[in-house]
Amino acid sequence: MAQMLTQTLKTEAINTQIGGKIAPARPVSDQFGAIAGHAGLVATEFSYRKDEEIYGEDEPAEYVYQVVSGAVRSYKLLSDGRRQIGAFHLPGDVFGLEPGQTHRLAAEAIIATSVRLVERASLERVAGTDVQVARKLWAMTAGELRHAEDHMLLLGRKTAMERVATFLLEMDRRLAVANMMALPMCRRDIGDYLGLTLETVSRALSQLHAKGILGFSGARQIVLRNRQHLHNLDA
Amino acid sequence: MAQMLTQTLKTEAINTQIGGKIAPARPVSDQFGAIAGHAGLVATEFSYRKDEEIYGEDEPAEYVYQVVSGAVRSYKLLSDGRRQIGAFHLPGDVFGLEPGQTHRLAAEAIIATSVRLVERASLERVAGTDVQVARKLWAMTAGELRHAEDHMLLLGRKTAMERVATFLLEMDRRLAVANMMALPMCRRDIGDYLGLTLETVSRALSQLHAKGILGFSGARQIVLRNRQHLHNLDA
DNA sequence: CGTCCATTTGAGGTGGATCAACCCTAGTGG
DNA sequence: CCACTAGGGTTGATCCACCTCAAATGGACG
Repeated sequence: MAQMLTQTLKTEAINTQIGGKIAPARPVSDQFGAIAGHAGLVATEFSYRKDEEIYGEDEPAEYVYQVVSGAVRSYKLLSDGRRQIGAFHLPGDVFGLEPGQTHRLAAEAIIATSVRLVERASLERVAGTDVQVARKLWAMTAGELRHAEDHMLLLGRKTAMERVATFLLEMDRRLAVANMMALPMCRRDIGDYLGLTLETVSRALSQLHAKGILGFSGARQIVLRNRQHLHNLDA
Repeated sequence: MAQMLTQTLKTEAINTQIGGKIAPARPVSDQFGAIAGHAGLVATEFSYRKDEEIYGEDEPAEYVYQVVSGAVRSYKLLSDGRRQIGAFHLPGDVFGLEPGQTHRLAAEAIIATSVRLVERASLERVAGTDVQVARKLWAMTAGELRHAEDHMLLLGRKTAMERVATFLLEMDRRLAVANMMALPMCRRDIGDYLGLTLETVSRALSQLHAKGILGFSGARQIVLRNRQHLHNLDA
């Protein structure tokens, strides 16, 4: 976070800002608003360039983040460079929330991304006096756990085609606008999320394209033409 | 939980019981005690036979459980029967804790198991007035999330041998007594936990045995003779 | 001591990985 | 405005780690 000082930085009392638009592509319950509608909580805006690190694995968890625009990947690495992406964070999503002292995964901007952030310490302070806030933090962590549990099933037991079908339905749900989704991430990111190689992801997408189940307009602009078929593949 | 009425059932005020021994094989911070040292919270003891279901996937989350003795598997199924075990719960562990209305995974006793349980509703009630309890619940869910994140890396990116090595080190840490671990689960359970077949698990164990890295005294009694080697394999 | 299930071991098949071109397109500079 | 380039994406050929199917072995328990 050292380079933060060298970049544009905007700080303001959160309760003058939260409640306004935060630019998600679709209606999203504003999780940050729910936890941050409190005097004394200060939110800061910050931006990252494509592929810039937001925090590293096992780094002290100083801030909690919300994506305003762009996209973020959270991941773990093995010593030889193998990577597992645990989650993609899209506009509206909160990430980096930890009750412990350190981040369990690293986080990087996938594309140019701006975030809102608050100090973990101040959030903890508020949670220490307001049970509603404490409850909300618990619920957010539980939401992440639910996603992780679903993803373990995918990684441990689904075939390549089932994984890709599940991925497409997830992204369709989370970022499709007017029936079209604009994926921010490359094939390698998708592979590292699904426990596959980028070639296998590409082949699965080509197969779905050949069957007319999806349409492309550019490799990252996808229209789902047959969600039911994908749901069936998804097992 | 209907069959509960047909079995031995013992209820008592939790603060007369918690704080005493709960029979974990090793010193464990008593998570249940920390959340339950409150007037009005009632803990019930209950037992399950080998392979008995404790709750099903998507069933209402009526109780929160702590293993007193025995072992439990939490898992998800695909429609065709493929199974992913998300976690094993051993003496001292809390499981079935959900801020939502339903259980995200099913739970079964692996062997004869006894648990202590409290109503989720009463726990929530206490959490609604006591921030310390609320904080503890959050921390427990975050602990499960951490495990799930580590396990995603294993399922998505580790080789069969690395998975088995990681499993052995985890079980050694959690249930070894006098340098020996008595695994409660069969090879199929291990495979469904690691995203492998039971045959692949068996072959990996045989290989480690042949190299002298572990010793057997019966298929489920294992002694680790070279933890460093396992840590290296674990990548 | 026999039965039954868990485990091991073997033989062979295969889904996805790896290695290798090639292609497409967005961005760059002339 | 277009040629050039680089990085991302696709496709093909081959390989191999793990799965599947099958059989033998072992151990726990009546």
